[in-house]
Amino acid sequence: MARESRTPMVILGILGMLDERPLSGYDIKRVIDHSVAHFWSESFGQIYPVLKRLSQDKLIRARATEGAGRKRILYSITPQGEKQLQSWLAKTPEPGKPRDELILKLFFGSETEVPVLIRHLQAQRERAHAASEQYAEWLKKVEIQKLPYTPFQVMTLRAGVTMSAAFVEWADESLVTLKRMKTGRRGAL
Amino acid sequence: MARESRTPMVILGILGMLDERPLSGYDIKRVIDHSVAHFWSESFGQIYPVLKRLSQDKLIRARATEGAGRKRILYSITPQGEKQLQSWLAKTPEPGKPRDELILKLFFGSETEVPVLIRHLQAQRERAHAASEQYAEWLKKVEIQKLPYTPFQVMTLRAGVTMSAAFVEWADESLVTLKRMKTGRRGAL
DNA sequence: CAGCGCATGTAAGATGTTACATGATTCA
DNA sequence: TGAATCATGTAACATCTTACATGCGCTG
Repeated sequence: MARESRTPMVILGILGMLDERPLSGYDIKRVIDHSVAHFWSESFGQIYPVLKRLSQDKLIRARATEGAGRKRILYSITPQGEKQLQSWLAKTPEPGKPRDELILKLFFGSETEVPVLIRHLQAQRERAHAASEQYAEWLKKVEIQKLPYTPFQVMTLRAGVTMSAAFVEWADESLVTLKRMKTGRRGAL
Repeated sequence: MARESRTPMVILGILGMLDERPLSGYDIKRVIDHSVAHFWSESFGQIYPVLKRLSQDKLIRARATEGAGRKRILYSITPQGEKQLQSWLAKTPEPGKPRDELILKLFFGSETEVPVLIRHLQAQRERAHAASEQYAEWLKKVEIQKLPYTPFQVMTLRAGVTMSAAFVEWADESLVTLKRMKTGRRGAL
């Protein structure tokens, strides 16, 4: 029995927070990509089957849109679903095994040339920097009430800012070291 | 075709760096757990089959220990293996989809009670703090030459320090906010 | 001699990704 | 009318974890 899947819980969570209006599988994917993308992701190949299973288990309720317009299946959470979600939220989250490819490649750095490492690090630094700015922008929008975030969601935003800023800081420092090594004489430290 | 597995590369990487002395599967697992544990992990159920496959592909060479003592199979990297490793190292690492269960639960925070969130966050904060100290200790040992780290490995150590310190910082800040919410009146911000 | 760490593996099953298939609607 | 987006799904496949099975050697 592998680890318990968290995909159903993400779906329940999203449906739980927005229980006013039901969402389609496509919507759910969009919500994930737009709001939790930086620390979570799901694929359609995962979402649709899980949606079906959750529906069978009565944790969510499915309703096909009727009348004209696009045909979609809209899902909303049931009381049982809420209960399930809450019991999952109460469990202490396991700090899932991290797998950071960049750090790994850096760790094996002596098996390549320094410019390669610089390239990798630079690219990720840029990515993190962009992420950091994105978070900051969202935070600003929240402050002027343009985004309806809960205080908890604001915290996750702050986490994003803090962590990516830290990464950028470390990357810049490391890039200096790497460039010094590249230009020659002695890999200081 | 799912993502290319990095397990073989981790093995090649470890064998590549320590090419003086060959390692057993058990050794490799130990090395992973002791040196890259904080940003990578592998299980035996993964290591042994991959070892067999790599051996068939001539990327590593297997030799059974002879004579008395424990029977082990020792692996070392081949020139082809080195080449493979280097070509993998040269590829830009994809920033693999992050999946952070703690942040996710926090994001859905309005679906639980605040004390639950405090418990989760506190636990992870402690873990991160311990990790941070562990890194710092290793760094110190490296400085007084008690650990033979390459400058690249030192960088990964610094990454560990920076990132976990940042996490602790954010966690402490967030804990204050959460506790203020718990004790009542207005969830500031 | 019992128990622990060493040591190698297999089997089952869940998790997850990618690619494909299909079709409707909207907009330029 | 053609492209992009909406929308739902399936199939194939790889990945990875957990649990189990097995046995040796060392140490108290």
